Amino acid sequence: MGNSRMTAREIARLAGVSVATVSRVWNGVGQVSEETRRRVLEAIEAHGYRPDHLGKALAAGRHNAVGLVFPGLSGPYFSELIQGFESEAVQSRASVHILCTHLREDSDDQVIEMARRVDGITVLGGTISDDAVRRLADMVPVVMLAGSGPDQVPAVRAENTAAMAELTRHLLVEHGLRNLAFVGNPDGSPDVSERWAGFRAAHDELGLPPPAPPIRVGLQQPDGVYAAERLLERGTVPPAIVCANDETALGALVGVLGRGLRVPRDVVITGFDDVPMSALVSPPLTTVRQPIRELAAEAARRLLTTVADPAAASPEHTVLPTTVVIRGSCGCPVGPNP
Amino acid sequence: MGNSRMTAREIARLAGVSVATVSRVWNGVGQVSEETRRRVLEAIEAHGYRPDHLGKALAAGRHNAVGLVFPGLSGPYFSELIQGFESEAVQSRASVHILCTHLREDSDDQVIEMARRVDGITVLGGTISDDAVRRLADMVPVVMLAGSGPDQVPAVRAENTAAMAELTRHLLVEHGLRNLAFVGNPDGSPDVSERWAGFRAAHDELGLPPPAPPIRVGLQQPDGVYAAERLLERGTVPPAIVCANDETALGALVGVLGRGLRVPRDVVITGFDDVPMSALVSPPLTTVRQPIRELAAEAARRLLTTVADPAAASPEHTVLPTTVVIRGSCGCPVGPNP
DNA sequence: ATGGTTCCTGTAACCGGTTACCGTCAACCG
DNA sequence: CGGTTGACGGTAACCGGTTACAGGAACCAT
Repeated sequence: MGNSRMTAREIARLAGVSVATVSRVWNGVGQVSEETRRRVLEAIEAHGYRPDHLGKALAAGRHNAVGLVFPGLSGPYFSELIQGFESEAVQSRASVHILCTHLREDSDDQVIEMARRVDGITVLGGTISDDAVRRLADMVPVVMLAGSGPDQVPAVRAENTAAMAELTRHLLVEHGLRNLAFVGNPDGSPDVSERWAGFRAAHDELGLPPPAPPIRVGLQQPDGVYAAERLLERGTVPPAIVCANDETALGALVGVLGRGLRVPRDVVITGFDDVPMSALVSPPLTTVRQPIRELAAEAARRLLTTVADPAAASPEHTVLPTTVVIRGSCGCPVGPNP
Repeated sequence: MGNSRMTAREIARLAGVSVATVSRVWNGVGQVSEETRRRVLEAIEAHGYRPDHLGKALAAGRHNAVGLVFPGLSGPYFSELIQGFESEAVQSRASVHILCTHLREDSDDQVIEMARRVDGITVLGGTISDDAVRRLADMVPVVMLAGSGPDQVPAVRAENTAAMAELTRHLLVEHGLRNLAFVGNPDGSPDVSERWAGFRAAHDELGLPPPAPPIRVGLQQPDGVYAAERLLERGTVPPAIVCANDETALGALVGVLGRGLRVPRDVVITGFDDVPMSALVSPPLTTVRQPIRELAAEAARRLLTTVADPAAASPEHTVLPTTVVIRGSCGCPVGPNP
């Protein structure tokens, strides 16, 4: 029966040694005779002693914890990110503190507060102001995830622009579609901003007039339903709805099908992210695959590396590759292995 | 410009007082003359001093942090839970540690590890073994959320059984349906177990033969798609698919519609939870509304109360009410306000 | 003048670890 | 046999706060 009230001094008393020796035995550092080590280990074992985290942290000046700041847990994308980050952190025996800003105004203060309790923080792009990120980076190592902050702050993100441009070209060239509608708010998140840029770039490159302004909605499934409604009630149905992410695309699909339209026959829909559901709907969603979990894991690794060795810090951006995944919703024939 | 390296002793030196006085001024306790207080506050202000958490925690024997343990972040249900918990904890200025077990085997140890870093833990039902919960409860206050653990451990959950019985009766009596299929694994989570119990109870009460065994799948949207496929490939389409939660119901809806069947005409589908998407699909989903966020917030409140005053602990279960929400997917006419 | 209050503030111990430094002792060498 | 060496382990300072206790000054009543 291990009493968690056991302290190193108590163990020292029981084993007839000093606290220093207990610490040495537990951490396996310094010189301790076999006989003494045995006595100490016995006492530790007998009373289930485990060193207190606070004492350790205070002495070491390290918390062995990292923080993750995100706007909210909307949909599979954020869920995957958080799980990827958490897995990696836990593997390194660091505990994970979360702060969900819900885009509150006072979240900047709360982030600063968090910085005092962890060794490093990963911030999802678009969550807090660049100014807050800078203040944060003055206190602890910071890694931006899926988006970027001020220039000096390292970031891990996926390639958005080129992939979205490629997908858009596919619709414009392969399928000969025009007047594509874009669903997503470029000012809402760095990811959407880049995807919108890729969307426009594809039009530019092909010498086409710039696309219509985006339907500015959020990134959740209900937002996609709403966007579809807004597009359809305009009278003329757009030939294709290019969504900023899969969740809005799935929402748009639901909304479009609910109006009795057929996809891709009456309207084409594409997404971005390749969440598991996208391969399962019918028609399966043409989208862009990005390694969401790996993205977050990489952010965690870079953060932990920097924490362990501040000299290893570099403001470099890690950009993970993405690939266009052609399925049925763009009008391509659905293969046996979608 | 606040240097976070400032310590109370440094401030004391600068203000020409002792550390004790700095502490008294910061915490507003004890007697301090107006003149001294002013000098100290000036020094604090000038150097942006904020007391270190570790020192505070070590002295107070309190971490001012709570933990949340959950199996994984699958879908809006868990997302809502986590956000509800986090909001409430942050309001009480407690930081939130998360542990995502992913149903790993070594998660019991990691939970114990977490217990050494927080003042209390909330565990989602079905995440870790009852034995681990007991060991945990010996170390820190524990509140179970959405499910229950060992008897002595307090829990916060929603009413599942009666609501599912009511919904099932609605299908059996109002719509005269028979041979309902249940989708969900009763052994996978306490929630599903209770819902399955309510499903069976409704059959019992009406003197009907017990329902067919459940289609044992997970709780995510793709699981619903898979379940629908399994049900449909049996040849005879069941008149109704009663899903353990909305996400599988939405998945089943996608799967069924993808096969060219119509809902509710060819097959009825119901869910449980009432996630936002459920009101938006067509037909809108008949389901049971449970106050997910409020559930988690209540768990956080009970945990924080117990942490603040261990004498306030009670093994009582808080059960929040649920309500059946009739929409179109069960065959009822869809009103203007679904 | 003296003893008792009251108000303010400093000293030092404490929370629970880590670790620099130093003393002890046995072994070994010249 | 004195001196050097190296293994071992204890003492105490330190991390950054909180707080019990005590001491000193000012004031009041006797």
